[in-house]
Amino acid sequence: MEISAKYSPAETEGKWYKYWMEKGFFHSEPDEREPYTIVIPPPNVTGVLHMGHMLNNTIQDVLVRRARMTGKNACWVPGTDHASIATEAKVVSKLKAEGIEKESLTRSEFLAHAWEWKEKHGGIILEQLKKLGASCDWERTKFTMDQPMSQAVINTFVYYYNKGLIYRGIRMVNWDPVGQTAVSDEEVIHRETKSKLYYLKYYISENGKPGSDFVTIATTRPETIMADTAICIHPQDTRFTHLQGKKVLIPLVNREIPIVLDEYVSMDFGTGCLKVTPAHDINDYEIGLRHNLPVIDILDNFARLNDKAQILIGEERFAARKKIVSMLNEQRHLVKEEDYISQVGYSERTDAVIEPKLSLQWFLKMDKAAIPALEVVMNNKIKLIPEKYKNTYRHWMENVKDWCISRQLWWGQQIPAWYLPDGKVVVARSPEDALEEARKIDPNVCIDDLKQDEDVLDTWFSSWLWPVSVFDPGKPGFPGKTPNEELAYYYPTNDLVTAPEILFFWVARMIMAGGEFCSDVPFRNVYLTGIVRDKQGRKMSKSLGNSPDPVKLIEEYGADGVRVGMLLCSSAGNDILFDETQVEQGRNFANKIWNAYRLVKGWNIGESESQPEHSIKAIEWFDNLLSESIETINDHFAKFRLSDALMHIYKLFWDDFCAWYLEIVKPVYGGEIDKATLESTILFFDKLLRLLHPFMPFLTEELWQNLTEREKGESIMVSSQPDSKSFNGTVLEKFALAKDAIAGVRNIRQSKGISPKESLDLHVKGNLDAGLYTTVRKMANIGNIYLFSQSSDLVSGASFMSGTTEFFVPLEGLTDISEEIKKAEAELDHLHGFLKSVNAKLGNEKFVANAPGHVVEMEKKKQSDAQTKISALEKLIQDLKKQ
RNA sequence: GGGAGCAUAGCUCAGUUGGUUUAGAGCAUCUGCCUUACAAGCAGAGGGUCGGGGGUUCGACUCCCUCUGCUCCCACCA
Repeated sequence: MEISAKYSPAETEGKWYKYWMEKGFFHSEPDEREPYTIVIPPPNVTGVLHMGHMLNNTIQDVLVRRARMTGKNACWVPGTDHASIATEAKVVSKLKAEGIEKESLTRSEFLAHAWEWKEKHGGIILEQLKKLGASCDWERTKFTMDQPMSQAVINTFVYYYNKGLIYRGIRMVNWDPVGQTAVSDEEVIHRETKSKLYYLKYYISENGKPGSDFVTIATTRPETIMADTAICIHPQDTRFTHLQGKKVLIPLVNREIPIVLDEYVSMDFGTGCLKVTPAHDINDYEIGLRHNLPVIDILDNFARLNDKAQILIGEERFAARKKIVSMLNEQRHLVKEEDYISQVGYSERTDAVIEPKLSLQWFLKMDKAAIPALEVVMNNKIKLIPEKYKNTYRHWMENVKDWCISRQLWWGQQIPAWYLPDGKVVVARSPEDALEEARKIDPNVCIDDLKQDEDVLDTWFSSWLWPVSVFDPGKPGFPGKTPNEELAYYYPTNDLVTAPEILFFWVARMIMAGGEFCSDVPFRNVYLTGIVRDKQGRKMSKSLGNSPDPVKLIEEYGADGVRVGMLLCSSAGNDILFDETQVEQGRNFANKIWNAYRLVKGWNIGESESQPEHSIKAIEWFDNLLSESIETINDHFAKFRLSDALMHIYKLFWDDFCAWYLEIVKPVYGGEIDKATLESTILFFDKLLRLLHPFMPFLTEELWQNLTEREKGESIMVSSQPDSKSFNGTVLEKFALAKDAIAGVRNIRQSKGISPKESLDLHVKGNLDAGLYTTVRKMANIGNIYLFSQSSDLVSGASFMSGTTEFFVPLEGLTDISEEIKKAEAELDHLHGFLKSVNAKLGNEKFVANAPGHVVEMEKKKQSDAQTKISALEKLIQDLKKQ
């Protein structure tokens, strides 16, 4: 059978994914085995796969596949997040493109459009994950707005409300006057913006009339002076002591406002006088709270001045700014203006300048919940990987603020609060329950009198329940309730793989909800991936256009190649600088494995062939090496060092298995292989494929299926990880020396321009295992191997050393003796330097007295080895010089 | 402004409670090879004194201080 010289992933990937699905290998049901559970960080339902997802989900799949192969009942729960802001924005802009304004629709009409959109675009990302090979239990796919999941959110709200932890309060939100919505802090982009700092005169009031004295304030927003409710100075500022207790008049409108004292003011910025505008600046709002100042909001939702401004009513804020500056100038209130650069917030979606706006929002108290959630991380009940994030986590948890859980949107779980005609509020799980509650307040009220709160809940308010509600949506909100079988079995989950930037938004809150409703942590380990950046270190983003399309990458390089490429360069918590050459490396590796398979499959057994000594030795060596490697790999996995584990297997396969093992046991062209060697080789190959499977699921399945006869329905993904046996270090050391001998001869060939086809002899003085002679002969094309005791016995040739073993290759007439001498002298120099440093240590009494015994022993061994080598080299140089 | 982290070969990174040869890997580079598994390959080689300075120690890439540069988080001074 002819096998192609290149591996073509496209032909195999779809086939095996279908096979795995058909056999139900991804599906998990509770049973007597130990569970291994991961819940996916749910991507936005209408999102598409980006490089961050690729990395994140590759890591999860590696962990899940490995767990499945170590006897665990592995369950990876997939799903999507309704992502209220992002999804609603997409639906709004889609409708706009069709000429439909959101404002013209009722809530239910809009939601119908949104669901339609979700049905059409939702889940694309999950299909893309399948291309990557993700072994999710698709039968368990969840969506945060599935009815039971949504009910869990409502139940949770009611639970916390009844506990007195949810309240309504005024808060400054980021208002997007173009998008007509509040946006979260994460959706505000701060950019340095050129503006002006205006210095304005406020006259001191004398019985409501401007006096002769005045204060000068500096502001970037003169159009908001009509909303001023105080002037603020620092209590220790002696320049203004005489003004304490006085009042000033706002220019143009002549409203009288007090001068208040607050340490918030910096004495050395601007003029040291600050105008306080509580409605339009968060800091001013807080000053206002401290001094009981009124709040005057002079802007409408489109950021136009309203009638409270008294002047310039109806003008848009920036137009108003221009006009008011000239008005102030005319009336001689403008002292001067300066160019000024400040950080201004812009809406990520509309690029409008964000307007801080006061509004009534729902909050969840966080201080109490934060305490146990901090503790479980600090005491390692939940481990953060890498550990450095513990600091960041603690910092946030110790300064936790109440959580604003309401959003002025329609797409999401509507807040289950109903208002009575008199404004009183009831909170309940359903309209019926709400009516019942309402009647306790007012027996005459009927359902039509109740008006439900317009806002929806923050998306994180549903995702924080995710590890609980995917198994038992009836549990959140009911801490005392017995968990269902699924939750009891799968919770706590094992590992969570996510990005550090949502450590607080999501991870911390899951820990709180899990603790509250299940009295246990939601997961044991949190593996934090880095951000995928481009070669220049820039974050990958649509607007920069520097993000490759993951699906195209998979088509071009194969899913296995992409997985390997991403993983090779990604240690936990470090950003990864993505470069397509890494994916190329992954593809090349897949091809290497493919070709190793081609080689082995091409071998025919010669029944009469006896097993050559070099094959016996190679098998013994590789068997020991494999055991040692498995131990190393297990250790890497135990510490979540996935890229180290992969790199170890990479080298084990490419260097040790292909370049050494296969080359040694390979029969001469046209020859046949003995049965024992072929069987061992196939067994090694099988083990290597199983080690590789979590990283390269498709290729390993393809080869594993064909390596030997398999039972129908078998699969590498439900086989097992190879076990390590105890290994013999001496075998490995002896082989290492033989490898050095071979490399030494090859080096001589290269530097002297001797063809590999020309047979050479080798003289050895030292410990080269006689059992490995045939190996050296075959691999270095050596005719005879001789032992020698005196280098003076040898004439023209080249020499090298490995450890304390000396090697000599006779080369008649080919050698430039002076060059040999030069080489030996350079090495001698190096050894002298080395010996000097060792001697210095051993000559230091304090070292000998204080260093542990084994360290001193080691140094002594180094010393004697170096001395042996030096004398050998000196002898060699002497002999060479005689010629 | 506050806090955290990082700085090791051209690039991306290891270096596991300071002590196995005066630092390792992969990629890239250079040299020689189309050798019948693989040029997406084979064989060989070169390359860093661990950001600068100081300190602790018998011993520092590893611990402490300091300077420089970069990154992130938080607050963003009217």
